[in-house]
Amino acid sequence: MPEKNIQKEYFNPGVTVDIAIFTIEDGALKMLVVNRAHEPFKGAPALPGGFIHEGETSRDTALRVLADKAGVSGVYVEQLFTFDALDRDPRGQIMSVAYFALVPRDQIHIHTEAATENPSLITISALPKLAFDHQSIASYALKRVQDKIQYTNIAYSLLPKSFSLSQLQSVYETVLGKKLDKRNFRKKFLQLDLIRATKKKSSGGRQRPALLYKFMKTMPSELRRFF
Amino acid sequence: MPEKNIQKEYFNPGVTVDIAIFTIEDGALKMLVVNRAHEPFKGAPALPGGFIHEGETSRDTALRVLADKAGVSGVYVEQLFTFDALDRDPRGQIMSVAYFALVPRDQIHIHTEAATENPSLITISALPKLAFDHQSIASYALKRVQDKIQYTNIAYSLLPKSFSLSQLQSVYETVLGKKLDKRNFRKKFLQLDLIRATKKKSSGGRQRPALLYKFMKTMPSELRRFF
DNA sequence: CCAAAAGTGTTGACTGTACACCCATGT
DNA sequence: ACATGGGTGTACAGTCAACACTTTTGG
Repeated sequence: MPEKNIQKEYFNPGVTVDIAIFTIEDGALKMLVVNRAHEPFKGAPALPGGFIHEGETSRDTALRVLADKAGVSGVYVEQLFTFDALDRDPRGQIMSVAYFALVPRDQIHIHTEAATENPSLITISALPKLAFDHQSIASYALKRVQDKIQYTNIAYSLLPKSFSLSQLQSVYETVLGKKLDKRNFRKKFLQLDLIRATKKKSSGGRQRPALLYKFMKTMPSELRRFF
Repeated sequence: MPEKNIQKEYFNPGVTVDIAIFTIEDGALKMLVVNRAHEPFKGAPALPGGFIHEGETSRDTALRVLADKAGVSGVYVEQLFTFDALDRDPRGQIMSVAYFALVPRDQIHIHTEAATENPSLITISALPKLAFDHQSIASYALKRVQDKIQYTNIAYSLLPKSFSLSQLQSVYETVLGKKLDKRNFRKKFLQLDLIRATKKKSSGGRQRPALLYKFMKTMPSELRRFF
C-alpha cells in the first residue's frame, strides 16, 4: 500500500450512492423512483442517488439524497450492499454503495423545490424497468426489508408515532405480501415487549376505537426471529 | 448526475478491499492477518487487502488478495459491508469494501513467494489490535459467519470434500463457540438433506471408523434457520 | 480387553398455527 | 339497528432440548 496522494497515484473508481426508499400507501408497498434528467438512461426511471462528495461518507450521501428527493430525515436507513459490476454504468467503472430507507408516507414530500427529476412512488409489484442495475438493487433491498422486519423492530420507521395493532399488522402483511392471523399476530407481538399501549384510543372511524401503541425504542434493535 | 469523464471531473474516494479470511486449526477459529510493510500502521497487524485496480470488481480484488496472501482459490467468499468512516485511514478519504472468506486449513499456503507481509493465523479469541478500523471489520465478519452458518450450507467451505459428522459438528461448535448435543445435531442436520453419506469410512484413528459424508452442493444455498 | 470415538430414540417443554365469536362505536 | 373494524382463548401439531448406553475399531 502506498503512502500519499492516493487520489492521484492510483486508479480510483467513481463512487455513487443509490437508495431504495420504501413506504406504504393505500395498503401497498411502494418505492420512490426518479426520472433521469441526463444521459445515460435519460428519461428512464431509476433509484435516486448521486456521487459521493468530498468529506462525505456514503451514509451522508444517502441522507442527503433522501432529504433532496423525498424531503425526509430521521428515518431508518441501512447500507445494503456495494454493486460494482464493470458493465453496470456505461460511463465507466463506477460503483454504487446501495442503501435502503423506510419512511411513513406522510413524511415524504415529493414536491419540494429541490426535488428534481420528478420523484414518484411506484408500487413494488408493478415496477418498470429501471436504469443501470437498479432492478437488482431494488430486489435485493426488498428481500432485505422482508427478512429484517421479521427479526428487528424496523417497522417503527413505516408507522406514525402511535398506531393500532391493526395498523401494525397491516404493515407486516404489506411488506411480507401475505395475510397474517390476527390473534396470533397480536399475541406474538405483545410478548416481544417492543411496544407499549398508550392511554389513547383512535377516533374518527365509524367503528370501535382501537388502543394505540408506541414502540418503546425507535432505534434499530435486534431480536430473535418472530414471524 | 454528470455525463462523462467521471474520473476527472468529480471527486473520487480511494477504494480498497480488505478480507477477513477464516479457517479452523487445532479446534480453534483463526483469522489470517498480515504485518503491514508500509506506513500508515507500518509493522502493525492488519487484514490483508489492497486497492482496487482498473478493470477489477471488488470481488476480483478480494480473490486476488486471497490468492496472493493465502494461496487459495475456489472457496466461499462473500461481500460483508463497505466501511467508509472519514477518519478510518490517515491518508485521506479511502473506503474499504470488506469481504470474508472461509477456507479449510490445508488449502492455505502462507509461504508462497508472493506472500509478502508475513501472513499468519491468529486465534480469534486472542486477536491483537489491528490497523485502521480492521478491528470493526473483523468483528462484523465474525458475527456474519456465526449468523450465516446457521441458515446456509457455507460450512462446506471449512471442510474437506468428505468428512464425518463429528468433524462437521466440530466446525459448528468452533464457529459458534459453544458445544452442541451430538444426537440432536445429527438428527437435525441429516433432515436438512444437505449432505449425503458416501460409501467410505474414515480410517487411521484407533477407534471405530466413521461414515464419511459429502455436501451435495458446494455452492451457497439458503435454508431456514436450523441452529 | 481396553481406550476412543461412532452411532442411536424417547420424553417433556415450548412454540407455532388454525380457528369463531362478541364488543364498542358512528351513522 | 346495523355496519365496521377491535378485541379475545383454546386445542393440536410440530419443533427443540435434555439425556445414556451400545458398537466398532486399533493397539
